[in-house]
Amino acid sequence: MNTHEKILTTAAFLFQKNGYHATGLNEIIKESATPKGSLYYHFPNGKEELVAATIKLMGDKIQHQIEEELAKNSDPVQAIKEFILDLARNFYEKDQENCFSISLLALETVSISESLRKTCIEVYDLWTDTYYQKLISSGFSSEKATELSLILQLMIEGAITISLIRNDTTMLVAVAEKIPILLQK
Amino acid sequence: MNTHEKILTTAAFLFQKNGYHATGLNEIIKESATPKGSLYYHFPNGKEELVAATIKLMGDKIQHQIEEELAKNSDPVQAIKEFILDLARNFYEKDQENCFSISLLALETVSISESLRKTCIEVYDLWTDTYYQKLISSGFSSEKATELSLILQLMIEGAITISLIRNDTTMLVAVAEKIPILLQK
DNA sequence: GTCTATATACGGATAGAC
DNA sequence: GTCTATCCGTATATAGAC
Repeated sequence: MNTHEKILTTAAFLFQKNGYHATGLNEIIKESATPKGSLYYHFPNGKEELVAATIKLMGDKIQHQIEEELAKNSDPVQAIKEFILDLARNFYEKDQENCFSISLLALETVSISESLRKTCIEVYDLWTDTYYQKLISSGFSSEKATELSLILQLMIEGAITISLIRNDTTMLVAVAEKIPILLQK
Repeated sequence: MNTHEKILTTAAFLFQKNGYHATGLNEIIKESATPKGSLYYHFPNGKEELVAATIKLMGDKIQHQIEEELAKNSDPVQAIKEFILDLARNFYEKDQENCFSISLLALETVSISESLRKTCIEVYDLWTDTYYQKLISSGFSSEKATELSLILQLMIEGAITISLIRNDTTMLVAVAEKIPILLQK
């Protein structure tokens, strides 16, 4: 792994876990064992450029994981339910591979800069579209799929948030159980 | 309004809007026009004691507002739907009276201290119980009411979060429309 | 209880050698 | 491209007069 990647993955992990303001550049360089000069060489515009890059990185990575999980089951109800139960199963392994939420970062960006907020919205749209495609390919109407993919996005994000705060996966499981009722045609 | 209250309400507004780490004590004392000495007189343990007090204050205030809104309609489906549509209507008036979410603060507290995280959980339990009481008093079984009040809590919190990030109330309205389907007995 | 001045540490950012 | 030393602002917190 080169310096650029090392900085990016370390930053992604820390930003996602502790948030933008709570994560210092000093912490990132220490954790990734790269000197400060390198950070500013690779990200000349400093912290804001770095966080934008990490948001995009996490967005893409998570989107691929969602896609992969949903492909495991042809029935969308079962696929999405299993996906959420899988989130619950992996919930307590908090490492660089298990980041499924940008809620904290996204809420912080609202009062940091318009440009960062837009970056987060693009990520959410990407995820929502992944649910949408699954619903469409399973015979849902375009209208229904649009509405339901937004609701799915909301419930999954919300359940992860509550689970993080409570440090307890009850809400994730409860949401998974609600999927069949929500996804009535 | 006395000094104690002035500090508390100003802090509540800023913490809720920008988060814990992004809000400096200097900003709070400037905005509330109180000297720093007074802040440390009233909150000897500094920032963490202050934020704990604001979380409790907001929790109670919002709980009373939820109670009030839900009491306006005897039918729980209609009451909760109207409550959410009301949130959407007031969404763009962001002042000290319109704070309906502690998501940002709660997510931050996860990596600040156990004690603050517990304080946030107590607030969420308070709100969830308010939905629970409404459902019980409308004839829902205890089991059903427990399950549904958690889902309601999740969806309302989630919808506010997404609305904040998108600066758009579409999700609040979409969730309001979903309430009848969710609250089937 | 109120207020100001100050201590101390850490934040992001930069300069310049290699 | 890599690394260290350093600048400067702001953060929380405190001391002590009134």
